[in-house]
Amino acid sequence: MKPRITLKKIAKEFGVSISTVSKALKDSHEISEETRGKIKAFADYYNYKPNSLALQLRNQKTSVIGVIIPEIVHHFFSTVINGIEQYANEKGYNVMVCLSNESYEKEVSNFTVLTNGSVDGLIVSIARETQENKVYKHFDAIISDDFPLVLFDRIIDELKCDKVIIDDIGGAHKATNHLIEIGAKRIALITTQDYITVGSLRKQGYLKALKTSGLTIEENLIYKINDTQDLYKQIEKVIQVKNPPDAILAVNEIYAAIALKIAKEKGLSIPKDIAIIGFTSGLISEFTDPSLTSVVQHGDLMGKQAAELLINRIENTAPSEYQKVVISSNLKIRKSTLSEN
Amino acid sequence: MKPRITLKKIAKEFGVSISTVSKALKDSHEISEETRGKIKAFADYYNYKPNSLALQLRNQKTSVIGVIIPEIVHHFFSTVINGIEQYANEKGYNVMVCLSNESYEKEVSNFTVLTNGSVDGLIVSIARETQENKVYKHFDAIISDDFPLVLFDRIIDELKCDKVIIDDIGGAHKATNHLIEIGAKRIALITTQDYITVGSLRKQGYLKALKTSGLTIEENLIYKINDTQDLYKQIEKVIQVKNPPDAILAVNEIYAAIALKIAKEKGLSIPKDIAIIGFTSGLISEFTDPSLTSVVQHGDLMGKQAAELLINRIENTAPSEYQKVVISSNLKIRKSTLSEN
DNA sequence: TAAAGATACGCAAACGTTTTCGTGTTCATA
DNA sequence: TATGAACACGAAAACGTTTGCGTATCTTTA
Repeated sequence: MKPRITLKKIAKEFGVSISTVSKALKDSHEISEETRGKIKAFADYYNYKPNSLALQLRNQKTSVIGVIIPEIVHHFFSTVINGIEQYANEKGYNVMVCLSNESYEKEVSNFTVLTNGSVDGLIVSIARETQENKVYKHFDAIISDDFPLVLFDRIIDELKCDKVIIDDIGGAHKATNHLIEIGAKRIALITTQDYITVGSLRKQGYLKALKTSGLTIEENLIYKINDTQDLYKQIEKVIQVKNPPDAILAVNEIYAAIALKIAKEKGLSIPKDIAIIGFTSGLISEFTDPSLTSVVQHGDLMGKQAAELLINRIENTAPSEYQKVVISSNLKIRKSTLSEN
Repeated sequence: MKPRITLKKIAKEFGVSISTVSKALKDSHEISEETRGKIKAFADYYNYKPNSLALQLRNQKTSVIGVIIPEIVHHFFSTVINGIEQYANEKGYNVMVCLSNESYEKEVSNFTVLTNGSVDGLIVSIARETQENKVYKHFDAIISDDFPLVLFDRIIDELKCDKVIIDDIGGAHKATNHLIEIGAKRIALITTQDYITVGSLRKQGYLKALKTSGLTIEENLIYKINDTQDLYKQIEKVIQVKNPPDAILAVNEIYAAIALKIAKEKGLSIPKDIAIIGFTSGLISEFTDPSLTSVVQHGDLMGKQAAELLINRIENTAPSEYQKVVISSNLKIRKSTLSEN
């Protein structure tokens, strides 16, 4: 790569000082019209642009936001990034994305790389492994330094920082109520392991709805899926029992789509024999047959909110108390819960 | 945010020079054991880490790769980013993602921001608008400066730089042949506008297969979709004709899924009445009913390749001629082309 | 005891910028 | 003709780091 042109080189070319060049390019009245003209023409011709590293160092500001997420090949996370990027861009920030791949170690290494001056703040959704082992010490340093930080979706309640979450309890509550309204009596829940916060929150919403409706809670209707094992086999057990449930609430789109597929294979009619709802912001629900009713998650909005909180924190326009923003979710009713009469 | 600790502050604390501190922290034998110990303990206690901006400026290297893509909420692009990130990380690079949102203007602004010293190289897939208007002048400056650049998927043939593409012709060819083998005679093609390179390449593969099989090419079986208008209405026209095709090749997953949905609504049986194949690397194809046969695109691999080419270019380990890597695609046969006898 | 060598550190340049403050020249005014 | 302002530019510090080279002090050796 050819070396880029610098103020120093331009200065040398005209036998003037670096400051003269700098001022000339900024149209300073301190520099004579003549000198200004020459310098600007030359700089223009050689396509001069200030080196942003030098500027960042001088201004002690990078205008870059770091984002650490568990994975990117996941519709929800990519909508969040989209939201972050849109808002950040409006405010003149760029986005640096790092993946933890659900690994604690990688998350920590991302932390160290990003907090060494290359970004002005951090937006994080925590890796599964980190949540499982509950080791949060990599947060200590940056929190005690008041480094701008926003957690989203998978958060840690104890940490002192801004947070954005989906109204998981409310979403699951609405979904479960909807199932009850269309006549379901025995609603199975397909959820994650307990340490995934969103899974356990959605379970709370589910339980709450059952209680207020006076339905009995059957522990054996709650299935905790292990994401590292075969999903089909695990979900098959929900349906292939002597007394199958008459409705299913799944905490994500994939679980729901698999359940639907299996139910159809077993000859069940949906929603007549069994109604199904998933959580999602993905595309699958639209194209299954029947299409899947689902709790819509508004990842874009979540990203926007997270970026807004962060930038306010960076620019010191935030209130001193940390905020917890809850993004409400709504039910998109499709055919998997819609009787055709 | 609290100000970070620097060499200067440590130096002041012990009344030594900055260089002494720097050397001590690097375990230089030039510094006495005693001084080294004190300084390292202090630095450790205050969690000193070298400011990466300063290092980047000094070393004239950021170890950051810039990526500009049309959108991120798109399974294909997110797999590519995933591939880029994995490989880049292994090699000690970080990834900065920018979105053009299919807009020429935003693409240009991303260019200017990223080529000002904040990244060592650029991986780009071109915005729709840019392809439509064929204005490539924002590439001129960086190409004549030999700035490391890799184009992928949506490329520009004339530009002198490394490129990675899917074997679009071959993929479409294989898919079309497969349709012919299962007995299709009148194969419709649902493709994009001509200026989208991947669309026109896939069309070439389609035409080639028809020719070599001796089937007649019917221009009115080729439908060019406009992405900014209602997809359903446009695709409906493919099926709702007096003499519908007996097979459909769609150049992406969404088109295929919509075609499938419409065909079912019209009472057609798939694949008996009409067989369907899509291009994809998404999740939808798996969960439609019947599941969709599709050309698998290996976005991860594409990203890895792009990152590899770029990093070789950055580190000057690449051959001087520019390379064009073709990622071969393969057919994943599912039920939309599988007669059940 | 003088010369040579080892030890332990500091200086300063370099990366590329911005900006405050100074300074030499020119011109007009009293 | 001396004084002051206006004009046009330069010096230097600052951001934080690394590193080659210089140097003062101490120790060893002949």
